[in-house]
Amino acid sequence: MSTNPDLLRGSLEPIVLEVIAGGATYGYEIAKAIGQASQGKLLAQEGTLYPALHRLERKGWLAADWDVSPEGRKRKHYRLTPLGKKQRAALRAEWTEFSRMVNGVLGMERNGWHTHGFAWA
Amino acid sequence: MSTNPDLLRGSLEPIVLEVIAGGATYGYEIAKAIGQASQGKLLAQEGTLYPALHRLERKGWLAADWDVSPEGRKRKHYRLTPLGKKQRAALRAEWTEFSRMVNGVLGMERNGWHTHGFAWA
DNA sequence: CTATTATGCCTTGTGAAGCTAGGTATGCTG
DNA sequence: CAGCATACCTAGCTTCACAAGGCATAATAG
Repeated sequence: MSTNPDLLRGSLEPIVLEVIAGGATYGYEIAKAIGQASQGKLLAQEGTLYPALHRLERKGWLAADWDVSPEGRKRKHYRLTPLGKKQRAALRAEWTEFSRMVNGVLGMERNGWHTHGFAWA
Repeated sequence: MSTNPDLLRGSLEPIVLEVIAGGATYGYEIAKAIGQASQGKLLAQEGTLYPALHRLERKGWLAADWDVSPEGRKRKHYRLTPLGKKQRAALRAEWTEFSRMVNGVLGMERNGWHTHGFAWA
């Protein structure tokens, strides 16, 4: 069942932007890409992805065109807008800083790893 | 104003457990500890921390006793229960895996860092 | 021919939880 | 006395992942 759903909040959008930047263009493909890249640990639910795509489109970070697959199925292809590209970089940076902070507090970088005696004590 | 609030969802609880394991015992001190350990980037709001502490207490991960500071102010001292200690380890592991996943998707570990040509393409 | 699976899009309702913006009370300091 | 730090708390808002569906077509299996 993947991980704690709450962890995904705040990281889904950078993930989606990144996957689209990486070449995935339509919802179904984006979902698969995320699933594969994370062994199904991040986002399996389409009910999460589609609203997120709409949200990003509404914010002007993504633009979309309808197209038809070779088999004749309708697909909505997304692409990063210029603003979306900026945001992709910004969210990457934000995630990097955030995860470093958390790792710092969780002591992931203290090589000895001791339970007591924090610097802020 | 710190980072995207949504990022904190899912990571606040491991952070709190960790800080308590590190020696902080009561709310005000825990808040300061988190603030200091993260240069104010993680959690400044007491309105976030106190409900979280109550939640963790309700889940049986924390236990609390009221005490009085040397100056005479009431303090509620928290400590990890045995279950809380287990959860601390579990949440640490969960965070580690999750952040690795996200870093993988965001391409933090690909040294070259290229915008196209993902493995899942 | 029919049933199932895969593809591909979508929505509604619910719950959880961080944030804002307060409130209360005491002690120390200017 | 005024102001700040200490120390606890709550109510209401908002956002968003999730569960659980729905709809439609194509390919495959029986």
